[in-house]
Amino acid sequence: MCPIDDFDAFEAAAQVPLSVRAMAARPAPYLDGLNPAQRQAVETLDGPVLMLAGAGTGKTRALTARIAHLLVTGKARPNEILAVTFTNKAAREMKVRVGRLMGETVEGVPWLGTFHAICVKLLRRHAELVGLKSNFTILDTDDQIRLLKQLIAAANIDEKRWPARQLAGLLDHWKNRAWTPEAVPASEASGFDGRGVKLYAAYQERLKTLNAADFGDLLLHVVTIFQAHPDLLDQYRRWFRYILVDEYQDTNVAQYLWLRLLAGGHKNICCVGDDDQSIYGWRGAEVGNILRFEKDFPGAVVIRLEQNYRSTPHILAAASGLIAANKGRLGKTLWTEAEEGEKVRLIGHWDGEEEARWIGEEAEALQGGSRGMRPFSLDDMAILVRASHQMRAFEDRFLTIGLPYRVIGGPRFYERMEIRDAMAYFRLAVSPADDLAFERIVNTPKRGLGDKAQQKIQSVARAEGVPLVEAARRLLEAGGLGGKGGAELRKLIEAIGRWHGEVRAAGPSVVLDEAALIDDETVPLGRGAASSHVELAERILDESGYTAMWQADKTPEGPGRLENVKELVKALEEFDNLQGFLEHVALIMDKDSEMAGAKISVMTLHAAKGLEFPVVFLPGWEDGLLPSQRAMDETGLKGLEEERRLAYVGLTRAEELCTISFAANRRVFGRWQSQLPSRFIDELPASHVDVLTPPGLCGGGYGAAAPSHGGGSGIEERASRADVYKSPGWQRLQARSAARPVSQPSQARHMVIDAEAVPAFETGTRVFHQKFGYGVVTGIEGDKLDIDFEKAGSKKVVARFVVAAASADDIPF
DNA sequence: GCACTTCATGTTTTT
DNA sequence: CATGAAGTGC
Repeated sequence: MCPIDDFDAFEAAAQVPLSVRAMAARPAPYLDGLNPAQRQAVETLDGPVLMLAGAGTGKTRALTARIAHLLVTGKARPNEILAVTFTNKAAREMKVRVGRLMGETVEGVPWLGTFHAICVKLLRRHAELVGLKSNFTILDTDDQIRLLKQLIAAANIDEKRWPARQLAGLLDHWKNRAWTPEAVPASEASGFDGRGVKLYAAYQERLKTLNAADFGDLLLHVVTIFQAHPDLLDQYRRWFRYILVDEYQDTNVAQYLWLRLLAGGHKNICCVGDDDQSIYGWRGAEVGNILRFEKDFPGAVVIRLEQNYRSTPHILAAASGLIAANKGRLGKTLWTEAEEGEKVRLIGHWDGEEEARWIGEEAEALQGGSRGMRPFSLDDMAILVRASHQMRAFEDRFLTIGLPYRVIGGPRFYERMEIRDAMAYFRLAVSPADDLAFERIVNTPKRGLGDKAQQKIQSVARAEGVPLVEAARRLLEAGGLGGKGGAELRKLIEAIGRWHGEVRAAGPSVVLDEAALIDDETVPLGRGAASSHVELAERILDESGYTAMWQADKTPEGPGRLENVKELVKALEEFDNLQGFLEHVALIMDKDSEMAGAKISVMTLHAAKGLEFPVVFLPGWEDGLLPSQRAMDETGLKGLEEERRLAYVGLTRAEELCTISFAANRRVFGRWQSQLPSRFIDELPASHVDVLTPPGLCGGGYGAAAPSHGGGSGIEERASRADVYKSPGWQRLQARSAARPVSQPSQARHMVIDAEAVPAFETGTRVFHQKFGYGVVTGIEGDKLDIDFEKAGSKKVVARFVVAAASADDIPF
């Protein structure tokens, strides 16, 4: 494991000499090539600093250099620096870059992580102050919903009218504002039939008895602790002498309070952000935090990074023109010295499928260097969508033509049912008192334990105040459950006890010395039993019958699920014990299994923040989709502006080539719906946009109608939506809309990428496809097969994406 | 208790 | 459309 990941290790390094002479003696290499603004941001170490860093202006570089500078000048030891990011991705990136910058010259590493990761660390030490034990479990949304459902039912509330999901959203909203149940203002308490606050209190009580915390609690509890224990806060203020915050525009009230508490003494806080990239308002982020910074920290130095090192002037100008429509910005003027490059391209399509087809072909063409551009690797390309359901059209298309792609932040690995089931077994092995885990798997696989049996266990647990596993044991002892279910339950309970015994034998669980805040901490590792936990995990899944359950499964997903479980076990190898693994998974829900080979990336705009790609496709710029209807309905102008910032984030991800597209028709809820091009398209400065003619539409394209009266005046002319409508291309689309039925057989040609021998198939062969499941070959045409899938219907698929299948149940595990 | 049906419901975005 | 919840028959 990367040493930077190990918080405990650098706490142990607290005694490193204050100044690191080896580095201080050399000229500081990390300052080379910084522009004056960046340099100022690096060298202004003391006091509050606000770094307003536009997209692509090298803020991460400045931030990492600043850390280096703190260390080299001897202002701080590594472990006296607290660097907070918003996402795991950002934290990872920063760790890598700090590591690269500092090399091996410095022992120990800063506290670098997401708000949540750092809060867990703190909360584990002081859990008892909020009524938890230090080994509390972190609930994921699924557990949370199940718990809330129980509470709603217990309160005799109609779950149809007041769904648990809605309550979860409400609690999240409150926790983001750092409101404990008592602190929820009366004006807000009317939500959820007026019983929200009561349920909130009940929920918190329940969490305490379960020894669990949800995501919001991680922050909320720490803030509560700091507020109630000034002495403790004081220790941490002395401990974290320099604080750095990335993506400050995304902080919510709880995070803001947390920061203000910690920075309250020395005020050595440096916040980096860009109000134009604030896209998490729906999650409680307060742009106000960044706008208010100078008030909160009087005398703050404000530094603007405005030189852009990422995009071409056309892309930059298009983005700037778009974002200029937002009101109440702090305002920045990005500029660049880059070569002019291509204009932003705009293209309209008949429907979503055609859009996917076109982008697929374009991606293939760009690899060969089309339009006089340099050749791009698929790794250089990204498709950024507004909502994750848009990704499906691309997946389907790319699977069909065999274009390698990678979905980032899609349906996440750790959220899959089979993974969560397996994790529940592991959780039980680590702590048998984990009731939520127990509930999840008592009857998975089927053990003949239905509602009735489970209710019996529940009532024993409630009556005697013991965890479910213990309650089940007592119930069996009392002979309260007979038959097949009883026998199965006994087997399960015994197995859990056995597994737990092995976990304990393998290594002592985390021992926390509550008194030692800053002192060395023994790093608890089950080293002695290096790989035994992997073996144990395999055995747990075996003995529980969980593996067998999927092996016996006949659905097309069965083998894939087995595969996922296998991967989960493999991921275990990188950890020293089960506990460590569970902790990791609770906080880092994404799994980056980087397979070899170039792939085009598909992700949401939110997931793309902080990333950059030479080639970017921005599909689905349609009213209702990119300015999302829901965002506008819920928060009106505020929502629209956030959508515009989202569009801005998309544009500014592109380095060299950016292509916006929209479709006239799209399937929404399974129904075909005609779409209007996004109003944001109107707002793009026309002189930086190239309107392309869609494939199959000969003659004047959209551009033909776009006016181009000489634009010498300060005001840019716009590629107006009305003009687009008048264009022959659009009218042709309209005409086709009437003439053509919904779907059209694909006529698209594509290059054959793969010349290697493809296993031969004949018609009638039963095959398996990763995504479409099982099917039978009905036709062969070159390297493409017509396959009639059992679940997915008939499709044309490239042969190398398919394997011959004997039968569903002989996939080995 | 379980497997099978129908029915409604909803699609942002994430730690 | 696709998932989940409620209802039905064994």
